[in-house]
Amino acid sequence: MHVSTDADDLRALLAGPPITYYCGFDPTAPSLHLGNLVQLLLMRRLQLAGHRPLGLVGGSTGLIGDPRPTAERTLNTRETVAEWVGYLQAQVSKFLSFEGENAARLVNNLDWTAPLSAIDFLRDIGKHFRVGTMLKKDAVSARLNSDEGISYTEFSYQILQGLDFRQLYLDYGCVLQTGGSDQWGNLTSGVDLVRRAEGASVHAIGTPLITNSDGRKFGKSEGNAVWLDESLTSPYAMYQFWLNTDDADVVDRLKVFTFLSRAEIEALARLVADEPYRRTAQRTLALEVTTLVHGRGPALAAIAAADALFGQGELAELSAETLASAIRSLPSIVAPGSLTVAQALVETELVASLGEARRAIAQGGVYLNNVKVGDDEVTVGAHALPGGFAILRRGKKTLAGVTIS
RNA sequence: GGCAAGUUACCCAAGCGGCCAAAGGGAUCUGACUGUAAAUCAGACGUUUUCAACUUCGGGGGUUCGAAUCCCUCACUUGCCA
Repeated sequence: MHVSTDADDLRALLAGPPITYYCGFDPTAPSLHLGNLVQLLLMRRLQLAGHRPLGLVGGSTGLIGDPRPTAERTLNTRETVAEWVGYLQAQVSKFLSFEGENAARLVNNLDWTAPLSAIDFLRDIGKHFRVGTMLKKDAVSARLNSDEGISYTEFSYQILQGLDFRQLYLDYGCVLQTGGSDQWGNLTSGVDLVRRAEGASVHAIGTPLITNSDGRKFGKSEGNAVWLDESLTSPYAMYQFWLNTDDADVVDRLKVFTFLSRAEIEALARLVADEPYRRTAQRTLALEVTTLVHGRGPALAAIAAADALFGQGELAELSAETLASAIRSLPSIVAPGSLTVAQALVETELVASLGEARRAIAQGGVYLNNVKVGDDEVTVGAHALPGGFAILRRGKKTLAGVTIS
């Protein structure tokens, strides 16, 4: 937690009696992803500290789209956005408690934005915004300086988000907004609006962007986002993602993504230094985060599956039951035994095309039941495992299951 | 509204009539080495059953034996002028 509007003021506020705070999530996809997890956990930490969370899902801001530095967004239909709002609300709810003194509350900015007429918007809200200030926001100026430009729609985004803060201030006495530092311009837009329109001083916390030590983007596995929805990213995949965390990053991740105590994290940090090959820190991290997102049961199942599938042992020696449960945590298909490995790779989406499947096999990167596949004529039924299963592997750690019909 | 420049594969970016499925870089994938790590080295990277064929260079139309490359037109973007 780095940036803030008035650090001392805020510190005093957080140490005092419970305050109400909010954090918003825009429905730009059917699920939140790991990047959002930072925010969800921050909300949870603040709630644990006794403060009252407002979880906002942006039914209206999602229709507009906040300006990305690179390119204009494609608008989604109202129906799609409304559907996604539902999904995100469910996800946000999982991280908050709706019981007790400081019970959380879900809000949707469409509720107060939709009834607003263009005239009211321009007269009541627009007057508080200076174009010069708006132009200086990083998100906007980056786009203005690019050859992409920016539409009026996205330019206006910051006003809508500012409007949210004011509304929540008025309705719930909300005095703090949290968000990623890439949202800083939008956060301050709300702080400014509340000061101008209501003469009140409210705060914003921006969390630093999570980056990998090698400069690659955090939260992407094989170039794809790691989603919180288990149908988009399985608990198994989630566990694997964290297990593969760099030594250089793992301690930092533990601090941000787990609720372990300082002492526990320091102990793990020593283990990284002393016996990195055990990857105790990575295992702990993977278990902790997978549990936070999916719950204890699925997290343990992911570990069991990994042990079964990754172990040096013979897959054929595993029981049909173990295999069945391991396969449940993998992307899998049901197919006849006569299906070739190459086709199976395509159907399980381990590769994008048949050509790519052949290439992978030719490169020696494909395994059927832990045995390297020599040519693309091999069928998945060739060496079926107990229970009529087959495990496909691409490279070292991308797996899929086949149930032979 | 006028003038100019631009729109190339996941991203950036060359190419300006045949030698272009299209240079280069990044991202990604695979192999070797390892700890299911990093770094490094090697290979792959439009689709399909191959050295063979097919579909691509903003959309549509045209010139040509032949076009990503020339012409027309539409759309979008940027800059300057109004």
